[in-house]
Amino acid sequence: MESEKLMSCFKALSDKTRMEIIEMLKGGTLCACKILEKFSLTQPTLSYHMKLLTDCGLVNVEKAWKWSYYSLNKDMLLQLRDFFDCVCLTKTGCDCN
Amino acid sequence: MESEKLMSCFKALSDKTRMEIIEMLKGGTLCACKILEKFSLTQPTLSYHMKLLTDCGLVNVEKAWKWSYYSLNKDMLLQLRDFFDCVCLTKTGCDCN
DNA sequence: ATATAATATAGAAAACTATCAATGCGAGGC
DNA sequence: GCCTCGCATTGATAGTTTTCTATATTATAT
Repeated sequence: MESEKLMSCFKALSDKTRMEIIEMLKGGTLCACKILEKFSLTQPTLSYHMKLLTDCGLVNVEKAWKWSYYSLNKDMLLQLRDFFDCVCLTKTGCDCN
Repeated sequence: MESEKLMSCFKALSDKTRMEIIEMLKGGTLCACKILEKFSLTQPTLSYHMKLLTDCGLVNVEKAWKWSYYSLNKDMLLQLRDFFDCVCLTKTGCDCN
């Protein structure tokens, strides 16, 4: 994966609010209003965080009716796991280079 | 691992310079002056980045003679990998909670 | 067409981050 | 003692991020 993409994911994960959102989504798909309930943030602020999470690919969004449903993009999460696997390999190298 | 620690690691990884330092350290231990050679940054700026990387635990530092030797903390990197493993698990839960 | 409901966007303010130049610190060498 | 070398810290500044209020958008219902 390109480094830019990785970094945008790490940036997304470096915020308390967004980490909590990720934790919430571990339990399954949620719509924005359900997520909003758990925070003392305004709706536009949550919308901003959700945009960061979806733009970097960590979270999927599906719009239906008037709701936006958010879920984890496990494919991306697995790629992030692979990044750490790769970094942990010894000097013999890996295919991330 | 506590969320605070995780977040400080992700923050450290969300910067281009620091990601490049991590890549460099995949090749093994390096002293600050060797790392500095590869960047067009001033020495204080590199020192600032190294401090972020060591404070969050991603990088180890060992001081000897007048040099500081930096290396990856693979233990921490494996914990980060485990975080993603955990997030990818299904609703049945995991021991990260 | 107008109203309503859920979400998104714009613009501005406050807080935080990355960078630099200048300086400080500790250990060895003269 | 004083100098040098590698690195850390300080203080200032420019750029970025987070948050808010206000407004827009989109889809449906009346």
